[in-house]
Amino acid sequence: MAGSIQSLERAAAILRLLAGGERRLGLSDVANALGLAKGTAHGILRTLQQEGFVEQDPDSGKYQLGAELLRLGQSYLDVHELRARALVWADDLARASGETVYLGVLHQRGVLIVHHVFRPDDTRQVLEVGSMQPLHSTALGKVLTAFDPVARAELVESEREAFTAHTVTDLDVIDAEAAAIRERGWAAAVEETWAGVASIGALIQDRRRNPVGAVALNGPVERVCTTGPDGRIGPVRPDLVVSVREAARAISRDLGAPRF
Amino acid sequence: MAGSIQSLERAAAILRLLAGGERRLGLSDVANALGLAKGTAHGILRTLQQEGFVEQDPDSGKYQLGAELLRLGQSYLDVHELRARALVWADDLARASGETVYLGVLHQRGVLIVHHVFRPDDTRQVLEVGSMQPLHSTALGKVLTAFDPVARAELVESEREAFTAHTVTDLDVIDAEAAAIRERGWAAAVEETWAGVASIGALIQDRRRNPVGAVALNGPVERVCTTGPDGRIGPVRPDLVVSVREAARAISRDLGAPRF
DNA sequence: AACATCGTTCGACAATGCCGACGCTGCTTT
DNA sequence: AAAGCAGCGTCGGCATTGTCGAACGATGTT
Repeated sequence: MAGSIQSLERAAAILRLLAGGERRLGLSDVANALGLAKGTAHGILRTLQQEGFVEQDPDSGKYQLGAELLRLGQSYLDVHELRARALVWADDLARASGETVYLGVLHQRGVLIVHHVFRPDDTRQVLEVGSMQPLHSTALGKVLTAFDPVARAELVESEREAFTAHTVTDLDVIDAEAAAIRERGWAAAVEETWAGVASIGALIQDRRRNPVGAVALNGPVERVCTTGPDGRIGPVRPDLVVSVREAARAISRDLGAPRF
Repeated sequence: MAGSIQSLERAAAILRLLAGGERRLGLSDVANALGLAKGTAHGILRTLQQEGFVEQDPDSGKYQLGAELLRLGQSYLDVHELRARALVWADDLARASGETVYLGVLHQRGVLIVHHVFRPDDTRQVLEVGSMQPLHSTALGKVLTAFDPVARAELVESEREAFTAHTVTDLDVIDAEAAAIRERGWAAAVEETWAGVASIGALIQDRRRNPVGAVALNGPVERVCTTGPDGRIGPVRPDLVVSVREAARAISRDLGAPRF
């Protein structure tokens, strides 16, 4: 694995730093954080600025991400085949279920949301496209870790934060559940990331049956889960599971996956 | 302006090529298009891939944009101050007017949409955030060219396609209208880009009164424009103009612009 | 089966980007 | 006010680093 272009690696590190860090960063901040000489960091930043990947506040001289990234990110979505095929089915799933639908792909140590259909009511919602969700505590993530060895490897490396009392962080428990997920073909996460929210997810495969992403339905536990006679929250509703699995199958078929 | 990092410039060119080109491109396509040796192009692509900026189809070996761009693009939005301040006001404007609202900033030779509020009805709409609109034939673009000298300079360089019979492409006419726009403080574009669609836009300024963006309302001419007694389409509705200008003023004030 | 094409690897050369020290400007301090 | 202090930007020498072109192996085409 020889020969990575140094200046490119550093430029990428700078972009990630700007993306993660607070608001804007000065030249010295950047140089310090990455252990570069100021002159070096400046050269990279100047080029990035010239190309539109970073912008510089005229007053303070501080740097932040540039607009070109937004444009390219949009282009990524335009080209994304999985997303294109899934648009209609995700929409149908949201309409039929009345809940939010996410479409995600594995990216580094998390699930990148590439499509988001709003819950079909009028409440205000924030578009999550482009944001990341954890691997260990969401339906999307669980599906991917269960079926994609790469995802499982990334999960091992990640830190598995406990978001709620229901979050499972123990690797053995996660692996056991992954086996069950492979068996039955779908995953659920009830209040494991956000309190009061449950999600159901299923796998999307391409024409060679490789896992390429997952589709999931998100909603309040009161609607997504069954309630026992004692009023307790039970497992997720079987009819919603069927809907999600059908959507996943339909998208996979659109991608050329064999018909089973 | 000495000292731009060559490999970075080339990497940026490759990304733009992948963003503009059709679907996926092979290594030779990329190398040819940019006049690079195959080995050189490969080195850059390998690094870009390692960093997540491009992905490679395992079968065909062809390259396409990578997911990291989507994530960074999202981060750009998160950091964007103008957008953050404008969210509420844009929402109000859409609700009050019942029409689509765009928020745009100058980027290269066009207007980059950084926020998009759907028309508040249930029809299916495509999110335009991250896409570009022309400078010469939209309300957003006209506002920016009228108030931002940089935008006007970019306009001169751009090619000004005639999208409809109403599109104005002559520079003198555009300049004359720009003067009028500066005078009255708002711009309109009626069927100049899309047939049947009219838009009204106004300028957003920062604390030092620099033009930093524009907000516009988009809708069908039947609703956005007045109709004369003979049923002909007239100028845009004055009440909508007032709403748009008030929204722009409110956002500018949030950014720290003086209160007039 | 021979050919063409494509992505990838490799080694040599020198161009290129890296580094550290030095201006410069704007702001706070004494 | 003068001095000090950060902060960004620039410059030139050095060697590291990226570039180039040719050759390789795999794939699929004629």
